[in-house]
Amino acid sequence: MMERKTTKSLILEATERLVAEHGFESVSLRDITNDAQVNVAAVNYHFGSKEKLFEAIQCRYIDPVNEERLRMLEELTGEGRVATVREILEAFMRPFLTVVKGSEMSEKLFFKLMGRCVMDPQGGLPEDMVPGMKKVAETFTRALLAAAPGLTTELVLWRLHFTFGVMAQTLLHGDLLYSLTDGACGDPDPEDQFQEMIGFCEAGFLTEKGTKK
Amino acid sequence: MMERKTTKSLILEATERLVAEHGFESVSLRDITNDAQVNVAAVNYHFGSKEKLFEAIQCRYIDPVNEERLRMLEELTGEGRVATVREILEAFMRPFLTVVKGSEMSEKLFFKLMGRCVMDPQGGLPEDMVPGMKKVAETFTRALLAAAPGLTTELVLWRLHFTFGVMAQTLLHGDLLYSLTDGACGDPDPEDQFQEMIGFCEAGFLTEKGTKK
DNA sequence: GATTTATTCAAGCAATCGCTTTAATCATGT
DNA sequence: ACATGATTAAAGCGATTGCTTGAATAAATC
Repeated sequence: MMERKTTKSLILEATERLVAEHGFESVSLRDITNDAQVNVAAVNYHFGSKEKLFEAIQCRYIDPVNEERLRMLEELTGEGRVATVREILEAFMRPFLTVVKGSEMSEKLFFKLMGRCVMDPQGGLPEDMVPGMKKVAETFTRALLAAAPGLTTELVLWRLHFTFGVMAQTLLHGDLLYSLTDGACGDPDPEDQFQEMIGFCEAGFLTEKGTKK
Repeated sequence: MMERKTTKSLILEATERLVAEHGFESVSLRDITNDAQVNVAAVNYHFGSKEKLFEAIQCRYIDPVNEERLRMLEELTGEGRVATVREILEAFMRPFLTVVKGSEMSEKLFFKLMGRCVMDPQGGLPEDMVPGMKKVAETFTRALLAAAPGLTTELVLWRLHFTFGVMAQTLLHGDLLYSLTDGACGDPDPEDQFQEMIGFCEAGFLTEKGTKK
């Protein structure tokens, strides 16, 4: 049969590729349509505007990631159960691995794209993504507070903030270390990376050094 | 006397302000010259090109930060001394606080500008900054390896990478938590922020959970 | 004061930006 | 075969991009 891909999906895939590599701000409509081998007008026909195309890109995978996060956390804390900090952090980060497996993108490209989405939200998050993000932030903050009762809300927020930085850095520049050290830092197997990341953040969460006074 | 500022410094300051707020990619020559109240041609006259102006912006404070980092580390590890992980992390991060004190910028603006420099290096780091950055990376990796002899080089590199993420996130979005929670996470006093950051990363560095096998 | 150098200015260059228009092409149902 | 709606294509719109030009001005040197 050899079904030809639709123009719409060609545009989406080209945009994902280019944004992952160069960031939202650096990609023009012509860059996209040249890469996708389609006419410039097709973008505005199928998506309305460049901005709406970018919003579609951001929602396409972030929404599933957030849903999977809440599903995993519910599994951990449902019916009054109390999860460990490590389990909660796992529920926060693993969805990136789960969702990429269900897509047809390479892991490296997918991680970079996700990194762009959380770091350069292209003029703030898309409006209809905000409630989902707030839900995730609130739910995970509450769960972490229960898992580490020695911490104040303030401290949990700060450390979740730091965890976010570790995650964004690894998503965006996870391949940097490998290329920068000519492979000296070992193979960047995503599963290993995530375990290291979670271990690092778990320790940061559980320390009491920071709680001065 | 009321000395009027030079055109060159007006351009530098306007660029710092705009880049800190919107990022390198989003700032145009006209944005800069309008904000600085100078003629468009002045940029090319004094800096040669937009790209060279951006390079000047990046070097202006990153170079002093790197020098202060090496100075602090030398003070800790000179003459065969062995520093603690916490001391080394402090030497890695505090220079941002030290350098901003010597400048006439506000801390918030300065931190955002530094965050932009380490996250969107505008087409790679300026060529003449690379040796300095490499020196810092190598020196700190060696010091950390000596401070935590239980860790492999690979693990130190990964965790330095994570630490970098925590730092970049805090520099760029340090004010986000405050505004996002309507002040619920406490005043973002820079000194407190840095202590929390260092405590988080120190714990991450010292944990042995990650060292599987 | 005259000459030279350094700096600022208004104007405009070609290239690219996001987007629209109008017409051609395709697919579908009758 | 024809009509209808969906999609694609070429051309061009006004605005903005980084940068240059040539003349006017300011500062420095003789």
